[in-house]
Amino acid sequence: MNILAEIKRRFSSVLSEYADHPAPLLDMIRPVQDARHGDYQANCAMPLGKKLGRPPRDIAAEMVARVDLADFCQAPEIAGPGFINLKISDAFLLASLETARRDARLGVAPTAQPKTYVVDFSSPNVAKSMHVGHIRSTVIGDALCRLLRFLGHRVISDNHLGDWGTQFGMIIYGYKHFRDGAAYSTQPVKELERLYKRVNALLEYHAGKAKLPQLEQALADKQAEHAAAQAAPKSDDKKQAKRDAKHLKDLEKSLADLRKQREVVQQKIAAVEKDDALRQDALSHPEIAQAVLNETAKLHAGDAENRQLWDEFLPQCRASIQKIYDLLGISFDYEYGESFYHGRLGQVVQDLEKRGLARQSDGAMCVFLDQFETPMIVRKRDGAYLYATTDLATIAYRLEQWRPDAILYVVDHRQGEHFGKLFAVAAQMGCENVDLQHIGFGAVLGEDGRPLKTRSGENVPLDSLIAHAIEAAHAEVCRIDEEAGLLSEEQREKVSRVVGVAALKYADLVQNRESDYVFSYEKMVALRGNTATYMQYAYARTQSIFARGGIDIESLRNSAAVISINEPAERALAMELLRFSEALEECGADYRPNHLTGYLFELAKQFSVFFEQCHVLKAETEALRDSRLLLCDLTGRTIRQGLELLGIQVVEKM
RNA sequence: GCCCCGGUAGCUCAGUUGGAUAGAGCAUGGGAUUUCUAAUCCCAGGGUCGCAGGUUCAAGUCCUGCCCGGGGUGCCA
Repeated sequence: MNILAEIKRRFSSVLSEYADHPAPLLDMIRPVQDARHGDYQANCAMPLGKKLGRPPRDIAAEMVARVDLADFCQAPEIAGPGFINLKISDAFLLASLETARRDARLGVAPTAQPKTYVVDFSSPNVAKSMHVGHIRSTVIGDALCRLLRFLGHRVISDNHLGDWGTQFGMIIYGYKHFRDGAAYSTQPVKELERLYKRVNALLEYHAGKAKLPQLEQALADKQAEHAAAQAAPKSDDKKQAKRDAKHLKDLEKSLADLRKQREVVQQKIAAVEKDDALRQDALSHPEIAQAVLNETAKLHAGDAENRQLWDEFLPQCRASIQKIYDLLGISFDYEYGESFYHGRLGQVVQDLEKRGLARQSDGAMCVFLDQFETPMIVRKRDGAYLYATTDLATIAYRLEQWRPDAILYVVDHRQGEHFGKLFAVAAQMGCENVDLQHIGFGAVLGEDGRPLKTRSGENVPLDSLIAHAIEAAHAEVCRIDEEAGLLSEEQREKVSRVVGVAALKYADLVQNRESDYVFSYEKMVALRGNTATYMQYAYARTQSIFARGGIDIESLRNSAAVISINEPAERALAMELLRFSEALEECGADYRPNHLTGYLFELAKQFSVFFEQCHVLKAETEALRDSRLLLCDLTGRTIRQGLELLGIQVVEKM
């Protein structure tokens, strides 16, 4: 049961006698921030006091007299300017624990208003290997699906694969010109990856060659501008002087920027030039950029040979991505990639035109929107469609196919403007009944505060990130188990895999998704503090008690044994256990899994205190021992369930 | 230029949409172990919540201005 919801329910009839719209007042009932004030607090007397011109404490007293809470709260206390402090009675606590203990859902009722959600997440380009840029969408999206499903909603997960763009033109071109037949027949995916990289290197080489003179020129211009600004006499006007100083600083920044750009371009050029084979390829394929576009265009136009190659490559590329999903334990209900919508794009543009929403501008088909300075382009000058077009077609299909109440896009927050435009256009096309939500998230940064890269400046591949995490976990598991000697080598490896992947996922989920976060191997290696490991450890300790005591916990759970509360640590643990459903609801309300990580950390901490202070197996009486065993059982199940909703597993021993 | 996001302890970050004395982890210092798993627990120090105004019973939270950082900004996704 959700205690908070119940308290609100009790208050609602009383509050409606004080205000026409009690909803905002009800929202002022919440868990206390400081345990000294009880368990829950109602803060509505203060604003009412102001509104009614009466002392808030009087109003609080009046409300307390009228609200019926006797069956589950101790006598409410009025404190400070008019806070109403509530403390849940032990009798009620115990009754709730009894319900939860026998319930597979731990007392969490499914929502009374189930909705249908489509969750769009992960969405990698299949031609490239997945890298650190995909981890947040994948991990957060998966957790949201699990959470919403558990809350009782219908959830459809859809991996909107990038399986149709230029990257396939690149592979096709590479296959036609550079393939190693033997390598392809034995290790096709590896060979395709090599071809992609080779073509990419050549593209970057030529682009760099073309861009370098412009860069040099821009750099020279900027330098001149900077010199002039520096030489200019200081203005007497204070404001002007300040503006000049800022201008100078901006110039320095863009100079540094340009230098960095030049360095990157030079590196790409050097990479090709220092490799004889690559240099030869670069010389004999001067028009590769156009050629790749042509291959892409041919594929899109239905060219038989390219289409056949695509049919051949796609499953292999997809299979290599699957390895990552398998490691992470992630799956999807549907995978309608970009290619799926290819045939529908023309219709989308026609529709927009027919409705008078889109018009030609500089040769491109554009939708202009009042709220945005730049238009949404749905067809390029050269006739090609863009991802905005695909996204519109995708919305139309999803509405038709699943009639969702909401579509969640778990995508990097830098694409906020794109989604702003997309949703605005969708609304104009008559999609008012669906709640379109961009679930944005921040960047993964390295310890230098810049986006995480390898030493050579590449995106960090996801498989190496996972391997690192598991390796780090393995080192830690071995170090700790050296003394304890609980685990066989096989078990150590299993534990390392579970703990390593959990550490990686948790590091992402514990963060408020909207902010950037600094990724640190060191922190992950530590596996201490607010980490998944801490929760997994707490879980293992619950199971270890059962094993040590030779307890058949399932039969105890269904026996007549009862839970009792004697020590403060028991009460704190019990109270925390009953807040599970509140935490889940918070996650569902703003699509932020970090509410749940925070809850689980609190729960695990309370359990650790309980574990220290309340010996289970050596309890004074059998009844007390059974009661504590049941508390351990509920704690273990809640941790396991909570972690599962985050896509994280537990182990029985670690 | 315009738009969006951020600035909270030495570091990494929470802060339940305006509530009581601003929290956690790490790091630092001290303490607890014949252990139901010490991957643990307890205690301590550490803050101009970027700056300045405003709104009100109450502001880290809302409004205005400014400073600093990041991101986006018509034919990539």
